Formats: sequence, structure tokens, C-alpha cells
Amino acid sequence: MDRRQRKTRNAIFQAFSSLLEEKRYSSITVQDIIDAADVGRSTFYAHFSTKEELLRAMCDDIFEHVFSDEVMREPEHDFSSADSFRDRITHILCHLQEKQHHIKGIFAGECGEIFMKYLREYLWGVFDQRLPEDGEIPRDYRLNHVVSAFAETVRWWFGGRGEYTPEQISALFFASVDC
Amino acid sequence: MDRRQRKTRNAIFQAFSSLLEEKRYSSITVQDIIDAADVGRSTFYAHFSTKEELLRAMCDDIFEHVFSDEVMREPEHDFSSADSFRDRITHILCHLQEKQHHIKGIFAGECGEIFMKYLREYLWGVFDQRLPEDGEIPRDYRLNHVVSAFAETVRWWFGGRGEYTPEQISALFFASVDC
DNA sequence: TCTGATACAGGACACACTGTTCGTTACAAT
DNA sequence: ATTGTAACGAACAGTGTGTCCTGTATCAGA
Repeated sequence: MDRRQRKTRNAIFQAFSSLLEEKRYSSITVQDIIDAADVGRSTFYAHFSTKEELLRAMCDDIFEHVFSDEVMREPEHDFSSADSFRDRITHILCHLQEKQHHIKGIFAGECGEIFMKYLREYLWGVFDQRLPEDGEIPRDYRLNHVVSAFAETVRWWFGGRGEYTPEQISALFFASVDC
Repeated sequence: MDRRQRKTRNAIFQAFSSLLEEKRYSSITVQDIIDAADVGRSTFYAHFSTKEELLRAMCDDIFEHVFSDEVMREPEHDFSSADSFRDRITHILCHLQEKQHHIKGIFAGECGEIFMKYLREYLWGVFDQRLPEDGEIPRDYRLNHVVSAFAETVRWWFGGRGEYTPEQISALFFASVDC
């Protein structure tokens, strides 16, 4: 990727992120973004065809970081050996925390729902391969339940003032859901 | 309320509801609504100051029906004597089902998040007075968890093809959450 | 170091939607 | 019957959108 492209892309991300902290998503205009990022109008549209796509790209950026297998095996977290599911969840929470600045902006800007939607998509894959069998209740329902519970736990976490560590959040989650 | 007002209000609700089934919420314009409802532009703005407010009003309409105490004591449901919490939940589900046409439109139109948000506000009150004490986990978190679980259960239910009765949904919910 | 390619700036454009205004008409309530 | 008020409909300025253009700066590869 061209250095110039990366630069403007980051400038736009940064500007958008700042704007989200001060006004609602729906009241942010493309004009606001390009003013804050100090890029030309046509430049913006060369990168993103719409404001929604920009948000989508920002979310993808975050999730790529959080869920990428590379990151999952970073030595400093040393979860590489421990393959317990609980550790993996804590791991995800750690990486979400690293991106907390962007995420808090997204939630504050009232486009948290979109973030939640994408988060759920990723989580679906994580929990799908893990959820134990259980006749009674439709698997579909249970998976939805667990994914929702985790996503809402994350939202609740970021709604607070950072009183909890990833480990504590993980504990809360597993105390409420059995999987 | 003036008969004329009710008429136009209903016309607008009806038009909006239909539109939601065929296009995304964000791509529906006020112009679309007044064309479909066949009312003047100024008439629309006399009723609702914005598209969001219209949605809000529609949701309130639904929740007023679902959560009103009058409705809660309708004799045909004969939950009036049974004060078990579980019955109350089933009751709520019944009334949601009665409004399923509007609700499905809202979910389909991709403004389900707003509906969910309002639903959660109402549910908060319902579960708040019911949730048993339990030291370990912050009450805040547990309440959020239960409310989310129920709201997501509802979304899951409406996402299906009506395969389940309110009683079955209630059973699924209480099998997944302890309260 | 040169050169072709490409990303950007900046301005201009038609277009769509918004939210308000106002004089007129039709209907409700009493 | 009269009085208030809701709806009509047409027009309006204002705002944001998405696209196109020309000229300039920067990049990557030979």
C-alpha cells in the first residue's frame, strides 16, 4: 500500500474517531470528516464510498487486530500454550482493551449498534466451534444467547470507567453463562 | 384527539411500516413517507419533527400496548391471578406477538437496534424489581445480562418464521437464564 | 536519476432531501 | 351556524452529497 494512502487513511480514521467523541454518528457529515482530517473531498471518496463504509472499515481494523491468529499467539500474553477457552476469551478482552480509545468513541457516537453487529459476527465463529452439544434447546438459540451475552458484556464493560480488568470481565462472563 | 389527527397519524404509521418492509430505515426519506401516506409535507412535520421521532413514536405505541398494566390484566389471558414471574414474561411475549407485523418491519428495516434499545429500557423496569440478590456479581451487570438475554431472545424469535409459541420462547429463556 | 503512474488538492457542479412558511380549503366540536 | 384547527400544496433557502475536472506533488521501478 502506497505510503500516501496509508497516511490519508489514518488521518481519516483519526479524524472520524475524534469526531465520534464529540457528536453523534448520524450528525457527522463527510464535510466534517474531511475538514478534521484535512483532506480533499475527492480524496475521501477515493477511499470510502460512504460514511457507513468508513465505519465498517474502522471496525474491521479493530477486529482484525483482536481476532487475528497472529495476535492470538503473541508471546507477551503467553496464552499460546494454554489453549483453554477461558484464556482465549480473556485474550480477546485484552486486545479489545488495547483498542479501547477507538471503541469508546464508537459507542459514544451512538453507532455502537453497528460495532456490536460486527462483533457478533466474529464471535459467532469463536463460540460456534466451542459450544457443547445439548439436546433440549436449539443450538441456534444457545449460540445466539452466548454470543449476545459476551457482546453485551463488552458493551457494559466499556460503558463503565475502566474499573475492571479483562480477567475480571472474563470471570463475570463465565459466571453468568455456561459454556 | 381530533379524528383527523388520528387518521393522518395512522396513515403515517401505516406507510412507514410498509416502507420498512421494502427498504432500509436510513434510505427512507420523509418524502417517501408522505408520498406513501398521501399527506402534505407540512402535515408530517406537524406530527413528527423528524424521522427518528416517528420511529420512536411507533415504538412507544407498541410498548404502551405490551407493557401497560391494563393489558396485563386482560381477562382472556387470565394471568391476572397467577402472579408468577414466568407468567408475566409469557404475557409480554404474547403481546409482542400481537404486534408482530409492526415489529418485523422494524427489524427488517434495519432499525431494530433502536427498537431493542427502547425494549431494554422497559425491560429494565420489569426485571429490576424481580432480580434476586446475589453478592458475588455486580447487580448492575446481572441486570444488564438478564435484560439483554431477554431482548435478544425476542429478536431471535422474530428472526425466525414463527415456529415457536410464546410459551416455548419463555421456556427457552428461563432455561438459559436463572432469575 | 529519470519517468510514468497515481494519489492528492481544490474548486465547481447538479442533485436530493430537509425543515419552514403562508394563504387557502376542509373538517370537527360546541 | 360559527369558530377553531388540521390538512393542503406550493414555494423557499439551506445543507449535504457524490462526481468530475485540472493541475500538482509524491511514489515506485527502471
